[in-house]
Amino acid sequence: MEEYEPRTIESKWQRRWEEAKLYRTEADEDSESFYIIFAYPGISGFLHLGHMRCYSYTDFIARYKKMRGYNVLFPAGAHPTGNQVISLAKRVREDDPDIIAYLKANGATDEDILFLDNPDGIIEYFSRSYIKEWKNFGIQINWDHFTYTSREDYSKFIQWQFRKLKEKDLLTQKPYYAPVCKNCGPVAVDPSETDLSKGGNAEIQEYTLLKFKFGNRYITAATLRPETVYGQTNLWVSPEEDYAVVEVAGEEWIMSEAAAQKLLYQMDDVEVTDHIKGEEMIGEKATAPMIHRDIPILPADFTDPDVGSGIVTSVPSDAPYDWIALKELKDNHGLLEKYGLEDIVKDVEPIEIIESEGFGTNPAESIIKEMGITSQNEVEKLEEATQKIYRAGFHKGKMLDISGEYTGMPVQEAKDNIKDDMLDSGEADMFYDLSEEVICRCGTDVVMGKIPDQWFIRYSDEELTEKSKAHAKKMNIKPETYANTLPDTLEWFQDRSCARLGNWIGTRFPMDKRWIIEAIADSTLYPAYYIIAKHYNDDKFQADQMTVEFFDFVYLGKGEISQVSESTGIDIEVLEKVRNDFLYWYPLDINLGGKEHMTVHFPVFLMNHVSILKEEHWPRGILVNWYLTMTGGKISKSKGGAEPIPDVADRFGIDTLRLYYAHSASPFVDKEWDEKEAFTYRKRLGFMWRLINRIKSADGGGSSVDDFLESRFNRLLEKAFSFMDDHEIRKAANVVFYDIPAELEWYFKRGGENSALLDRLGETLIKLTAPFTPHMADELGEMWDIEYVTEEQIPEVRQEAISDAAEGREEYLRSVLDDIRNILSIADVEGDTIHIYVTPSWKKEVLKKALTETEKGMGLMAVLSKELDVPPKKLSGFLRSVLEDIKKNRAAAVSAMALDEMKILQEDKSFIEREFEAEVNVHLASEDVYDPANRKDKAAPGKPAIYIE
RNA sequence: GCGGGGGUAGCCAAGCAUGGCCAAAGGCGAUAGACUCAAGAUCUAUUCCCAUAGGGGUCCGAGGGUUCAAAUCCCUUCCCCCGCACCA
Repeated sequence: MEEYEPRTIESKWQRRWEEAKLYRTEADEDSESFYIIFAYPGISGFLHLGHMRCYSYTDFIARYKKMRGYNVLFPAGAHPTGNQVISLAKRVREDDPDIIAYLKANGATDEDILFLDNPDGIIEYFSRSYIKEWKNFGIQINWDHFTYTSREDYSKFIQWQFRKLKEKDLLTQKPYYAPVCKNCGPVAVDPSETDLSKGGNAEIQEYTLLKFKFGNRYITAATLRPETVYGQTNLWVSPEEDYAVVEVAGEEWIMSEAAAQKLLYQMDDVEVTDHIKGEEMIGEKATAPMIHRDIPILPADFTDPDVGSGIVTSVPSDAPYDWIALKELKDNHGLLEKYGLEDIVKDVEPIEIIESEGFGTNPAESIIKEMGITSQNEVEKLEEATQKIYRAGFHKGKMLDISGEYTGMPVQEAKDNIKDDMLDSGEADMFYDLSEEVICRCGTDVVMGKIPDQWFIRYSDEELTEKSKAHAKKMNIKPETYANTLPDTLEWFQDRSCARLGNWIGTRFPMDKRWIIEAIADSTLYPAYYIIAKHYNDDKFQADQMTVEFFDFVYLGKGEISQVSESTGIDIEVLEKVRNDFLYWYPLDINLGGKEHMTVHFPVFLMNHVSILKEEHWPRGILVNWYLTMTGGKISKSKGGAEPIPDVADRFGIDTLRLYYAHSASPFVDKEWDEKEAFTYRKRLGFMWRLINRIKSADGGGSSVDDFLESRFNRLLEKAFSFMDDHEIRKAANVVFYDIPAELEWYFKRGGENSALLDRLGETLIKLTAPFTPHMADELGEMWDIEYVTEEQIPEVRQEAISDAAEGREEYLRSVLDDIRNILSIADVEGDTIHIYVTPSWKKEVLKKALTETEKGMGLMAVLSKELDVPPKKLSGFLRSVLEDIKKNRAAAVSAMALDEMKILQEDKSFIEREFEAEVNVHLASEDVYDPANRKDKAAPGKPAIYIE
C-alpha cells in the first residue's frame, strides 16, 4: 500500500478532469436537470478560506446530485460591478504600500502588479485568480458558462431586465438621501468599506428640522423626537457661536455654520447670506412650531454645532439634558443677570406630554433622580438616561391630553403623524446627518447628500410582494429559520435604489444613460443569464445581436422564431437551442450564498424572478451558509487577515480542507478556522486511505458478521442520502467518514473478511466520499479499475439487506463486552476466566407475557405463577423489573426476546476470549453449574449474568 | 430601533420539532497502555462524582412549573451572537 500523498493525487486528478472536460454538461431531455449556483463573488481582492466554504458546499451538492443521476448545471461568474475595482486600481496606481504588500503576499508578481493599475487589468487578473482557485479546490464548475457583470453581453441582459421592470411599472424616481464624499461622490458607509478612512460605523440620522419663527427669519432646531414638540419650553443657543443665516427658497434659516454646509448638499439653491452671534438671540423669543407659542431663547453650552442644526429645542419633561440644563441655569444667577433673564427663566417649567411605563409623566426628572445625575457634565449618564427614556416612551408611551388630536395615541404612531403634519404645514423640514464623523479615503468629509431623481425598483409593490411571499412559502429554503423569516423580510422590503450617478463599473441604465445600475440590482436574475452566456462564449452571436426581441424570445417565449432570427441575425437553430436550454435548465434549484444575503440579495433575487419570468421559472430553493471566521472576526477580502489559500492547501491538501468544511460544523453556524482541527481531518483521510486499502486486501469468505455489516451499511447509506437531500452536509459527512468506517472496523475486529462483500461495499463507500473528497475517491477508485469514481452513480440502498435481527446479534455482543469491561475495571480480579450465564427460559416466558399483556400489570402474577414452576418471590421480583424495563424501552425488550443468546455466545466465544485474553465458559443459568459467587440468578433476557475470576 | 439565532460536560459540537434505549453521539484535548523505542504517526482503553461485580449520585445558563418521567414542553430571568438595503 502506498502512502496517502494528497498534493500529488490532487494535481493528477485535477489535470485529468480538466483534460477530459468532466465539468461539461449539456441539456439532455432524457435525464432530470438540477441547476445550482453560488452567489458569485464581487471583485475586491483574493478569495480566502471563508469564501471557499460556500463554494465547497455548492460543489458537494452538485457532485452528489450528479452521482445520484441528475444532469447538473453548475456555472459560475464574477461580479465586478461597483467601485471596488476602481478603487483597487487607483490604490495600485498610487503605489499604496498596503495594497502592494497584500498583492505580493498572495502571489502577485511585479509584472502582474504593473498590469493592475487599471480596472480592466484588475477584473481580468482577479477573475483568472478566482477560476484558478476554484479549480484548485476541485470545484467542478461548468466553465462554458463563465461570465462577469462588466461584459458587454451581460449589460445587454441587464438592460433588457430593466426594460421589463419599466414595462411592469416597477421603476420609479424620487428623492433620496445617501452619503456622499464632497470630492468623490457617493460612497458606502460600512465598517468593511475600504473607501473610508474613518467612520464606517456611522449611522444615518433622520432629523426633523423644526422651524421657529424669529422675526423675519426662522431659527432651526433638529430633533429625533418630533412627537415631543408639545413639551417645548425654550430654545438652547450657544452665546459664543457664530450662527449662519441661510437662504432657502426665499426664507432665511438660522443654524450653525457646519449644519449650513451640510444643508448645501441636501437642498437646492441654498446660500449662506449672513451670520448672527448666538448672544444676539439670547433673551428673545421665537414661535415654536405646532404649538404656536412664543418660547424664550436661553444660553447653553452643551449644544454642538456639528450635531443637528447646532440649536436645540428644549423639552425638559422628556429630555434629561434639557431638564438638568434648565435647573442649572436657574441656579446660575450670574449668567441670568448677565443676560437679564431672571424673570423669563423663573416661569419656564417642564410641560408633561407623555406617560410611559415606569417613568410617569415627567420621565426626565424621575430618571435623573433615579440615576443620581447632578450636572450636565455627566455626559455618559445623561446619554444612558436619554436612551432609556426614549425606549420606554417609544414602545409603551402614550400622548397626554395636551397634545390635541394626538391625545391618547401611542408614541410610536404619534411620532410619524406629528412629523408629517409639520412637514405638510411647512413648519418643519427633513435634515439628514451621520451619527459620527465620516472621512473618505481622499481625506474629504462625507456628508448626506440629496439625489432628487433617484431611480428605485418598487419592491414595495403589493402584488409583487404578495406573489413573492406566496412563492417563498413553497420554496425549499434551508435553514428552516430562514424559510420562516423570508416572507416577513419580503413584507417589509421597501423600494430600493437601483442606480447611481458617477463613474462606476456596471451597466448603463437603459432609460437614462447618466445612471449606472448598481451592484445589487444587476445580480438578481443572473442564473438565467448563465444559460445564454455559454452560447455567447461559443461565438454563436455578438452582443449587439442581443436585442429585446432576443431576450423576450429566450426567456418569455415571445415572438416568432423566424422573425426574431431575422431581426437579430441569429440563426434559427441557435435561437432554438438557447430557448430549449433555458426551458431545460430553468428553474434554478438552489441558490447558495452567505448569510449576509438573507436580507439583501435573496429577497431581490426572488422578487425579480417573480416580476419578470413566468411562474414555472421561479426559483425552487435557497441555501444559506454561515461564515468561516478567524480570531478577530469576519474574514474580509479587502482587509486581509486571512492566510493565502495556496499555503494552506499545500500543507493540508484540498480534500482535507473540503472535509473540514463539510464536517467541522453545520452549514448554519459560524465556524472559527482552526488549523489544529484541520490537521485532524488530514489524519482522518489517512485513516480512510488505509481503511479502503484494508477492504481491498480482504481475501476471505462469508461469516456470521456479514449480514450485520450489510444491514448496517445500508441503513447508514440511507441516512447519508437523506441528510444530503436535506443539505445537512455535516451530518452526511459524519455518516460517510465516521459512522460507516466504525462499522467496518467492528466487522474486521469480529474477524469479517468476506472479499466479495467488502469489494462491493468498499466501492460504494468511495463513491459516497467522492462528493466531499473527490481527488482521493478517484485515486482509490483505481483499485476497482474505475476510470472516474466521480462520474459514477452511487448505488441505491438495498432495503432487503436491512435486518434488525442481524444487527441485534452484534448489539448484544457489544453489550456483553461492555459489561465484562465494566466489571474488570472496578473489580479486583485476575480476569483469567470469564463465566457467562444465559437467562433461564422461564424469564423469557415472563418477558413474553409481559410484552403481549403489559396493560394487565401485576395482575400477570396470578397467571404466571400458575404456568411456571418458579418460587413466587423470584417471580414477582423479576416481573416487576421487567415491567419497568418495558415501560422505559419497549424496543430493547422486544429485540432481547428475539435473541438465541446461547447460540450467539457459543459461536463467538473465541472472539470474547481474544478480546480479553481469557478463557470463556458459557452456561445456562437454569442448570446446576459452576457458580461460586452466586451470580447466575442475575441473568435476564438480553443481559446474561457474568462472573469473572 | 427592526428582525433573527443561541447558551449542553476541559474545548468544539450533536440532541431539543415527535418527553422515556440521555451521563447525554462524534471530534479535539488529556491520561494510561501497545507498537515503534524518531514522528502533530498508528492502535487499544479511560476521561462528571462515588463504587474491589455490571451499581448509585449529580448534571444540559439561572429560577420556577407541567408530567409517572424533562437537555427536550410551559413561564420568568440573566447573558451572548448575528443580519438590516447602493457593502458584495
